[in-house]
Amino acid sequence: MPELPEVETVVRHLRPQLLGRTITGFTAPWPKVTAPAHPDAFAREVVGRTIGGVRRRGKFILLQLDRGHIHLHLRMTGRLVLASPGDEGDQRHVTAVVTLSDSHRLIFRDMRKFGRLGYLADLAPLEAKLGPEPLSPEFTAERFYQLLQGRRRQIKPLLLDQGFIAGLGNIYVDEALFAAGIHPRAEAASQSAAKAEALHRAIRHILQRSIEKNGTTIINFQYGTGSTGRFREDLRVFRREGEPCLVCSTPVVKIRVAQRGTHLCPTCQAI
DNA sequence: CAGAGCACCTGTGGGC
DNA sequence: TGCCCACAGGTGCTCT
Repeated sequence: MPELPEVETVVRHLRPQLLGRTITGFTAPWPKVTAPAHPDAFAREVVGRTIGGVRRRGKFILLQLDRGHIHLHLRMTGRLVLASPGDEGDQRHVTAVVTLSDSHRLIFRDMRKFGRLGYLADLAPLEAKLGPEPLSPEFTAERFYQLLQGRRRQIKPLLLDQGFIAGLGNIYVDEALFAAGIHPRAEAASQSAAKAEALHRAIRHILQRSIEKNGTTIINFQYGTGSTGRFREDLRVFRREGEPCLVCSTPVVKIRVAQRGTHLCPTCQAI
C-alpha cells in the first residue's frame, strides 16, 4: 500500500498523538509481526519506554524511544490507528497492539500480514540498507545523475530499489517516469544529464504534491480513522490503462517490468 | 551485477 | 450464481 507520501501522511497524523506517551504493554495477535524477533523479546525492549520522536525514513516509520527505536513497515496493506480507551473500532486483521499511557492503544491492522515492526538499539543497520531521501536537500540533480552512472539496470527496478533511493514504490515510479518522458525499461546509465534532471525534478515534485494531498488512495490506504488520500486525482498513468494520455491522447498501456504492473504512454515514453 | 521466479498473505474483480 | 485465476501502494531470498 504505502509509499513515501502515504507513510509521511501517517507519521504526521500520529506524531502529535504519540509524542510523550509511554509504552505500557505489547501484544501480537499475529506473532510473526515482530519477525525475526519473538514478540516477547520485542516487548521486553520497549515496554516502559517513552516515545520522544516520530519520523519517517524511506517507507519506515520510526518511533524514537528514550533508549533505542521502534521501526515499523506497513508493506502492502498495513494501517496504524490510535484508539482511545473504550474505542473498539474495526477488529479485523489486527496483528499488533501497543498499549500506551492513558490506556490509548496503537493498533496495527494488516490484511495481508506482510507488515513488520521491530526494535533497534542503533539505527545504523537500517541506514546501511537505505539510499538517500528524495526530498532531502542533499538529494540534488547532480547527485542523482552521478548515482545513475555505471548502473546498467533498467531504470524502473533501480528506482524501486530502496538501497538506491528510499521511499519510491510502484505508483510514484510510474508517475515520475511518465513526467520525465522515460521508458521504464530504459537503461539507467544511458540517461542524459537533462533526462536525469527531469526525472529528479519529477520525483521531488510528485512526492511533494502527493504529501500535500495526504497520499494516494487506490484500494485501501487510510490514515487516522478512515481518511483517504487525494493524490489519486492527480495520477496521469497509474491505473489508467486504455485511457488517453493527457499529453498526446495515445492510449496508456500496461506492461510488466520487473514483475510489477507498469503503466506508460508509448508515445511520450518511447524506449 | 542484473533479472527471473517464487515466497510471504488475504481479498477482490473479471472471465467463463 | 459460483468457481478459478490473476492481480494488488512491498520486500527478500535463491538461482541462472
